[in-house]
Amino acid sequence: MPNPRVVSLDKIKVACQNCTLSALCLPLGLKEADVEKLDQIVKRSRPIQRGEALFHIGDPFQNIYAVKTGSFKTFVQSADGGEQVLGFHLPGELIGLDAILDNQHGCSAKALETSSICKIPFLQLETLATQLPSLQHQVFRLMSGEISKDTNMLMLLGNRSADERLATFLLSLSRRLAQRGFSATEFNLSMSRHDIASYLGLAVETVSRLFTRMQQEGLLQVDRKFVRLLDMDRLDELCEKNPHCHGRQLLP
Amino acid sequence: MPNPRVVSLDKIKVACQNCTLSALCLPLGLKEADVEKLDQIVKRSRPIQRGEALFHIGDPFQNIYAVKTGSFKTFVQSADGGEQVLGFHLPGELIGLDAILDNQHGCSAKALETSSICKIPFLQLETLATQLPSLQHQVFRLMSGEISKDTNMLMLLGNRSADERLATFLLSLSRRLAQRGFSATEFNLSMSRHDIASYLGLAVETVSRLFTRMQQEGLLQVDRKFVRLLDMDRLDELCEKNPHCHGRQLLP
DNA sequence: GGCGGGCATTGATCCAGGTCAAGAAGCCGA
DNA sequence: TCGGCTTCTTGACCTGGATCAATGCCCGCC
Repeated sequence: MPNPRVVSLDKIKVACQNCTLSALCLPLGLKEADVEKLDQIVKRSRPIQRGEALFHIGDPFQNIYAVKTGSFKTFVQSADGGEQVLGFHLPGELIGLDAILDNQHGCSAKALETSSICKIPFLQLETLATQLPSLQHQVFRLMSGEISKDTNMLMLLGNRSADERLATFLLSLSRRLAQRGFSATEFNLSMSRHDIASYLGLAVETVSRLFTRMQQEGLLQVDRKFVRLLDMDRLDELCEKNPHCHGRQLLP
Repeated sequence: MPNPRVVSLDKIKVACQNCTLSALCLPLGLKEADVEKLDQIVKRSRPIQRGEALFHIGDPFQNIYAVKTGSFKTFVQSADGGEQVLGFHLPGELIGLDAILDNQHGCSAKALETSSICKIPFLQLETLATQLPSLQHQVFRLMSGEISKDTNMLMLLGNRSADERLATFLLSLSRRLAQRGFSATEFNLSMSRHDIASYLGLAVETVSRLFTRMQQEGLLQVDRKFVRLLDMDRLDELCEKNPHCHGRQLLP
C-alpha cells in the first residue's frame, strides 16, 4: 500500500495559488494577483525528517515558517535538561512569530514526523505587507490568533484539572484536524506522551493513566499513537467547565 | 501632602511627541513627523477609576488601548463565577491585541487604580501602518512581544513551583517598573492577592503564606500592598531554575 | 467614631497529581 | 531472530499546595 505521507515533488512545488491551506494561511483575503506576489517571496523546502530542527533557540530571526504538511513542536530546554513544550503546529499554522521583537528565536522547533514547510523571509513579508493592506491585515490576524491561543492556554494551565486539560487538548486537536480536512474523531498523535504531558503541565504517568481511564469510561479508544474519540459530548462537558468564553474556542 | 497619582489636565492632553512612554509604545522608531500622524488618530480619555472596565469580553473590537498611567488587569469569568486573571498592564503596554482575529474582545479589562489610557482606532492604525513602514514594524514588534510574554508565562505555569512563580512575578514587575522610571526595589502592588494568585495559578492562601515566608527568610519586606525587595540575588536564583532562555527575560 | 464587609493571614486537613520503581511493549539495527 | 534501546503503562507512595475554617485587619460609610 502506498504511504500517503510520501510527498511527491509536484506537491512540494505547489504554489500558494493552488495550496489547499490558503484559507487558513497568509493568502486568506488576498486577491489572485496579490497571492502571486506573496508566492514569489515564499521558499519551499525539501521534506524535513522527524526530529530534524527548523531552528534553535537563540538563532537569529530571518524567516517565519508556515507548516505545509506534517507537524512540529516548539519548545525550550529546561534548566534540568528536560524539554518544556510550548506548542504543536499543524499545516497552515505559522511558526516563529514570537521572534520579531528580539530578532532571535525564543524557542526551538522540530518536526514530529516527516514534514514540509514554506519559509517566508520576514523583511520581505513586511515590505510586501505595506503594499498589500489585506496581507498586512492577515498577518495581524494570525499574530492576534497566536496571542489568543496562548491566553487560552494560560486559562487551561491556570486552574483546570488534569482530565479537563487532556480533554481540551484532544478536542482542540480534533477541531484543527477537521478544519484541515481530516477526521475529527480518528487520528494519530504525532507527538509522544512526554510531549503531551509537558505541554499540559502534567507528568507523563498522569497522561498515561488518563488515557487508560478515559478509555475505561468509554470516552475514547487509544492504541499507542492512534486515538478514536467516542463520546464527543462528554469530552465537551469536561472542557466546558472551562472559563466562559462567549462562544470562542478554547485553544486554537 | 499632594497625591502624586492625581493627573492634571495638562498630562491628560500630552501628545505622543511629548510622552515619556514613547520609547516603549507605538511611537518607537518613528520619525518626528510620523509620530504626529499617529498622534492625530489617538484619542485620550478622562481618567478611569479603580474597578472601571475598559471593555468586556464579547464587546466588538474597535480600538486597542495603550496604558498611559496607572494599571489594568485583563481577565475572563470562570464558569464557577470566579475570575481568571490573564495579565497585568503597566504604562506603555497595549491592551486588546488578542481581539483582532475574531473582531471581538476575548477577555475583559478593568483598571486596578485610577488610570488613563490612549485609545487607538484599529482600522485607522492599520491604514496608517501601510503608509508608515516603521509603524507597521513596531506593531509587529509589540504583538510579537505579547506572544513571547505569553509563552514565557506558559513555561512558568507549566512546571514551576509556587515560590518560583511568585519570585518570577515580583522580579518581572520590578523590571517593568524600573523601565518606566520607578524604583526596582520598592513599589505598591496595585492588584489584590486574589489577582496575583489567579494570575499565577495558585490559591490566595498560598500567595499569602509565600509572602510571609519570603519575609521571614529576608528576601523581601511586605506590608499590605507595599513591597520592598531586599535580596534580589536570591530572588533571581529562584527564577533561574526556570527554563534556559538564552538571556531572554522571563515575563515581559 | 464605630460598625460592617471585603481583603488578608494563619492553622488544620486532605487529595490530585508528582515521584520513584518495575515491568511491558514496540522499534530498530545487526 | 535476537538484544538493547526508548516509550509507555501500571503500581505504591508521598507531598505541595488546595480547601476549609476561623480570626484579624483595614477602609469606607453612616
